[in-house]
Amino acid sequence: MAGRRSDTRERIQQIALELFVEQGYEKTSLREIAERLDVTKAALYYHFRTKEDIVASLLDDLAESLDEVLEWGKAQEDHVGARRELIRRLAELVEGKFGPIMRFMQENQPALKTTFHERNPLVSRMKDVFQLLVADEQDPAAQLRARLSLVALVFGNSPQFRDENGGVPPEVALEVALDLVSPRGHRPGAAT
Amino acid sequence: MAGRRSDTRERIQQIALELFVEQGYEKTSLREIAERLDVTKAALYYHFRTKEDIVASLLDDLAESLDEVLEWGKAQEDHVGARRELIRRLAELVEGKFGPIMRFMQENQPALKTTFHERNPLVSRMKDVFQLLVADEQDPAAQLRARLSLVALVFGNSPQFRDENGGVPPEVALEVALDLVSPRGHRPGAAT
DNA sequence: GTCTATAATGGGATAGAC
DNA sequence: GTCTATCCCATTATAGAC
Repeated sequence: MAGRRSDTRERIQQIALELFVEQGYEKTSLREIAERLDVTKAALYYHFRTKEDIVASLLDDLAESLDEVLEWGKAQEDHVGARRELIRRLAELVEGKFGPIMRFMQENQPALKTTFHERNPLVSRMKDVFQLLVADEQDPAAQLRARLSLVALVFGNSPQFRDENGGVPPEVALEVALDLVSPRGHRPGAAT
Repeated sequence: MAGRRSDTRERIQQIALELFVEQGYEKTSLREIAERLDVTKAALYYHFRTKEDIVASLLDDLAESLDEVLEWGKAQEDHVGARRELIRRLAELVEGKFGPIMRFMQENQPALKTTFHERNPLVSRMKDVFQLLVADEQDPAAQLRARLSLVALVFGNSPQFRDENGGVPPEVALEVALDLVSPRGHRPGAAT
């Protein structure tokens, strides 16, 4: 119970992110966020200097948690088991509180590239993640599979996708992601 | 040389799409598009009734080409070779003139879901594509892999990705995509 | 087919009271 | 910490001349 300070700040982050994921960053106005929170626009500006700062704060939170995973990953020897465990830890992040922001990142690439590129703490970290996920850094196919494994995890945690065609539960996404980072032709639990 | 009518219309589509992909749909203004074409905003309104109509026209073009591929696909027996050939034909679309619009779709999901959902001719067609790409419709993992195979193709055709970390050439993307729709544990040309 | 000019709206952001 | 009121600006879109 140490630092339970600004509860409102977190409510803003949560609702804003919800709307950003649903409608996109640019299409979501501060007026709309304020309405959903039943406060005024000016109140938002007390907690965040700009609209961009809201997203920036969310990216920072993710970066922090990602650092923990990366710290673990970099301490491991480079072998299949480590990569698979890394995927599992990333899956935990995606299935936990960071699902929405990761989905936001995946579906708002243009906004990230333009508005947030200069202050996005995730670009270097994602690079590191992909590095750890590939066995042979010289194999471009492996690089692509590493990227796709993360896409798979996010797809598995998108409620909208689950309802639509091709929707899959998180366990299946994890299975597919694990397969993508496993050596070709050598997949442990491949059923059917 | 049959119908070479409005050249300007196509120039608008091309430049607009270029900017939409780079910066996102909402962040790109008609003023900016007009400036790049060295015409005025009003000129754009002669060719397209609204900003949305520009995107809609691009989606229609893709839908048309996709129908040709779907027509072929639906006429095939359902076997591995057909699925792989389907991927190759989709890869041709992505590597050809439809790369940008497919990338736009992948990176602007919120805009598509909100602004264009009611008039998006691609949703039903994508469903059909994924249907054709899975052998066992009851296998959710296969469904996900089918989706990922298209993501792979688009990643392989994103110049920006190619420069960055994890960037891959189209041939590699095709290879990975083919692998994703091939039966597990039975991959023809898996090297290394 | 393209222009100038302008309407109409909504956005992010600030000032200052409470 | 939240409010009211307002500023300033960019945007989409239209009217009407050329």
